[in-house]
Amino acid sequence: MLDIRLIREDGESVRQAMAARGADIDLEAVMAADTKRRELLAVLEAKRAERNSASEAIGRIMRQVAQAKKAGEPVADLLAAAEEAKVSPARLGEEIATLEGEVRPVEEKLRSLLLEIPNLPHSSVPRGRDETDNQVVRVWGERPAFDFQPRAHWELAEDLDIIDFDRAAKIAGARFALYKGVGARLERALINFMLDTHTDINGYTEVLPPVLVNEASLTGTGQLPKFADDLFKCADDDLWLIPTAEVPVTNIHRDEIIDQGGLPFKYAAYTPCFRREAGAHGRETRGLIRQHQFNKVELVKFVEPESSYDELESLTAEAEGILQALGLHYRVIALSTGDLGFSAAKTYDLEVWLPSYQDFKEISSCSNFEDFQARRANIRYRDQSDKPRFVHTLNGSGLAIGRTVAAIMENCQQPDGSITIPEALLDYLGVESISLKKRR
RNA sequence: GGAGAAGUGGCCGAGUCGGUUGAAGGCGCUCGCCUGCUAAGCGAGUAAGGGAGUGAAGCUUCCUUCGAGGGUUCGAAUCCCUCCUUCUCCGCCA
Repeated sequence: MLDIRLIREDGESVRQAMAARGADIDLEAVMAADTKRRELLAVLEAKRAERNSASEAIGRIMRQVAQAKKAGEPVADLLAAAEEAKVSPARLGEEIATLEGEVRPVEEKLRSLLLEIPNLPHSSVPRGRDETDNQVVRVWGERPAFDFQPRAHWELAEDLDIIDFDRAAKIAGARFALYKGVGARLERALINFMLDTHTDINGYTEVLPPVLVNEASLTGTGQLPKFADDLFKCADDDLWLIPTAEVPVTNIHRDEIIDQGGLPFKYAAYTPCFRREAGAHGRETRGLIRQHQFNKVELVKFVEPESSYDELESLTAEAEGILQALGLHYRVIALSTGDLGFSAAKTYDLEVWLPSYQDFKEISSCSNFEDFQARRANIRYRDQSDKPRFVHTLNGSGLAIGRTVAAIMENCQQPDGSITIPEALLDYLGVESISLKKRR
């Protein structure tokens, strides 16, 4: 959520930011609602002040009545005065109720408008219309050279009998996977490897959060109200399946004021993630790339505003560290203003090389949300002068597990159809290679 | 799921039969005084959000907030209703 005062006082720069995103936002309606709200509030609060002082006057009389009773004095006159004093505040009360009835819809309108406005892109974000304007920041490693025809991970997985897509479809439907044997173990090994790296080496605190969350949490991180169609909902219970651990982990500190000097907080969380993928029919239907359910290790930071862009760089580097340890060729992309997610001020995508696509494919997305989520979720900290300020939140995948499995299988495949496991995983997986012989 | 109890400021905790209680008291914290150091002591201060006044900082003032929402009333932390959460007991379950 943007600060209404920014829109009020510098509407032009907000307008330009929305144009850079290609977002069609009716700022006039926002400002009109804001003005209307303040006008009504001024009148309403004056009436309330008047009524409050009138009520206090009655309170004073009633205390006199109590004293007089105690002293055995007559109270008839005082009670008559109290009755008379009730007339004015009673009338004001009706006017106040009417005004409150007018203010409420205006405030609701203003809030709903504000919730649908995306974040302002940071000045360092490349300007552009869409993903074609994204910029390659750096490239790590090299494409594996195959002296044979490399195969797609879904073919390898079937031959090696480590992922069963057909039976997953029987159990749940399209876009689900049934990992099996050493395939399931590889998934688990990657989760453990990533969590251990981020906690033991990078200093994150591991958390294991709920994967069902309420509406307030999803509003806090920005998925609601606008992107309800992307989520699975448990309609009978007002609970939603998380699309990413970002949601429960960022909401750990919702409605909190963090003590002075308490920041930064760094959390690493493994969770399954659930996405409806509405509108993605026919795209990437084979293999592990686009699933309704997938595993992910997520990194989330709560930091002071002054350091958030340094923290974005280190967060990105920590996600990259996983790819480097696994020896996977990847590149870092700076998303353009037109491709930026709703809540993000700046995003780096990490894209891993996938031979079956003959292209790079997103495997991690690292974003600084500045105070956009903090304002929605009301997450504050006390700065050096002890004043509450909104924190900056960041998160990034570190990494998406399913896509990492796909990348390892495809990039590390051998002519005989076996997979050579990256050294970093040996202690976690216990085997150097996944081959047909290992099956059964 | 059933029965009972409770939800107050950073924390603990008091709020009488509704009336200067935005809220006693304590702890914590901040500043000052005192003090070889530390500790103790003394004094003052210490919620958040919103509106208006000022260009900002600061300050002044008004409004809102005692789990959430609604109701009664001139007036509610205090009374009534609904919901949420926590605790205890029972049931059930991994």
